[in-house]
Amino acid sequence: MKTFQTMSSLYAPTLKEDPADADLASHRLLLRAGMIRKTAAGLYSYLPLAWRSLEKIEAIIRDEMDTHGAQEVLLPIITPAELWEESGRLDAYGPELMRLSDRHDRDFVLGPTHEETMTDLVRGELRSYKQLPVNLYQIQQKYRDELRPRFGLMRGREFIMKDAYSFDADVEGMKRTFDEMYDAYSGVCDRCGIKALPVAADSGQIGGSSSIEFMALAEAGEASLVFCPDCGYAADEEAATVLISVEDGPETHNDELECVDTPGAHTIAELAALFSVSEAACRKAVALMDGEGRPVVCILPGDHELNEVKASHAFGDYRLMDDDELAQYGLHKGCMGPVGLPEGVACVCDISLKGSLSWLVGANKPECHFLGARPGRDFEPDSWEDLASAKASDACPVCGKPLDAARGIEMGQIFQLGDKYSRSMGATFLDAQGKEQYFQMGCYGIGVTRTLAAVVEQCHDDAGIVWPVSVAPFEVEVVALDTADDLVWPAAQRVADQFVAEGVQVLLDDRKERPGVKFNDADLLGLPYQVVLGKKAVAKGMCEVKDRATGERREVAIDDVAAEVGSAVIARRR
RNA sequence: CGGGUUGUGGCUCAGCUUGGUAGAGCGCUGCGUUCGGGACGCAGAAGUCGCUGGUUCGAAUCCAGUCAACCCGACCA
Repeated sequence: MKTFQTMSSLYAPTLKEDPADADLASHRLLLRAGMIRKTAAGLYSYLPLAWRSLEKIEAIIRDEMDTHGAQEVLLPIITPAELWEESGRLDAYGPELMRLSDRHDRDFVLGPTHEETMTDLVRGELRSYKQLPVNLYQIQQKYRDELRPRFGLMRGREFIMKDAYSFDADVEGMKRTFDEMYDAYSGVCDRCGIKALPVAADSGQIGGSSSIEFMALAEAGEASLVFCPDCGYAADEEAATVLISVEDGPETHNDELECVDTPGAHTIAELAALFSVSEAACRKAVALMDGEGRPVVCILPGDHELNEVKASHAFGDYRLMDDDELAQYGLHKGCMGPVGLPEGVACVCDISLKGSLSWLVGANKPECHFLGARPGRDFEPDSWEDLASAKASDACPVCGKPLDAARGIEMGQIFQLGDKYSRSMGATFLDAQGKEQYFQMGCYGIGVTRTLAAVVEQCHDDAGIVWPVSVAPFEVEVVALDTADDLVWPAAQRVADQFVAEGVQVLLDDRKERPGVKFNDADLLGLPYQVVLGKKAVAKGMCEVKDRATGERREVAIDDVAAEVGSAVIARRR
């Protein structure tokens, strides 16, 4: 028979004080509420309360995936290294991969993601276009040997992920599946009570043509994004292609190139101050070695940074020059520019600068800058590329209005992969004409444990967590204030039983603790409703109901409370 | 991997500068008084001072090495 959980027997050791090594609200509160414990850096144990919430998140994900045409499977976590060699990712993923070998010295990888394994599973089995599309997903632990695990569940070396892989006959089919997954992911965010924004994203290591990230908006988020309040355009800062408004530098006599001594002006801020112009009127130069080991100087609007993702698209596996290399190529830190670059050093300018005809730039000799430098006359860029990081105040590429900036937690990402993996791993089927074709694939990930962290990050106050009903570990906490009282204690048990009968998940605080301890723990655990039974109220046949989110309290008759609060709970489930 | 910081009962920390054999608060156990927002009294249990080596009559404290964790930067669900 179903019964209620008592606090006295629940394994949820709460902490009165903040743990020393937790800064983020989600990390701190999940530890304090006795939901998680750290086993080692980036490795967490999920205690009963956390596991209940995780299972609810998983149930929501399963429901959305199933209703949008996907099927659940479960693949091994340990995958043979050969599969990774085949796709070429053994080296590309590099030190991020957790590796191990068996007693025969065969190499294995703890899966960080499963494109290879899933493609291997279906190749040879799916042979005809008539069998397509197929979309398979699983929920399991993933392993990434992060450079720096941090923020509790936000970035672990082990985490729970839902990952799905779709196989379509053509690009149109792939796009249809992608749109289905977009809807599923929107549903997951919504039902978990998360305020999320889908943003255009870079495909990164996974690869493919088009990608969207689902960002849970939070100041503590690791990702920066820009969005247009007017038309709805939104993008990860890494991927945003925005319109940057560029200012010309100061005018010179007869519009000619003019060299000016600028002692002490080494930063853009100093340069702008010296000439009393905005930073946007200056030009920033960044020297790097491209993937082939060739020296490149990039020229950017003075008020923008080099975007590392865009730079790696343009220059491959590049890195910034160190001081020795700058000296070796005759470049001067703080005074670099496109005019008079040493022989062999390429010049690449940000696309936004095209059209500006008077540049304030470094002169490539110490303590000097040029005014009025004009592309085409004073120098010729080797190429124009999109290199600058987006920021608020840049203009929306769709409607031209100013963008806003925000921070987010990347809780999910969906990719159109095309034939990247099916081609490298030789996964084909026969089309209606009997011709061999590569699968058009997509892949779709949600960080389940990260979603839990994102919920807490968005839903908490000074006293503790404020769970949305849909993912709360329990829905109602019954607080028996005086367990020794011969009216209160039976009443509390009866109320808890009635909640069970209503189909509501209830936690009964039956501990022999003082009221203050129980109230504080109840707020810390943050279940949506608290039903408090105290001596005075119970004597009148009443109890107190507190809504954790609003803090609102009201008296309700003991006989009615389970039905009344129960129906409120059920209405708020999603 | 670079920069910064920290390792002392379960938790939060003091002690280290100036070596002398380990402390507080919370938590835990027992008894009593309390009982609607983290009570109080009394009595207890609990620590190889991260690890290894060195200096010294003597090291938590000084020196060297090493390991681990955390924070800031380069990766990602």
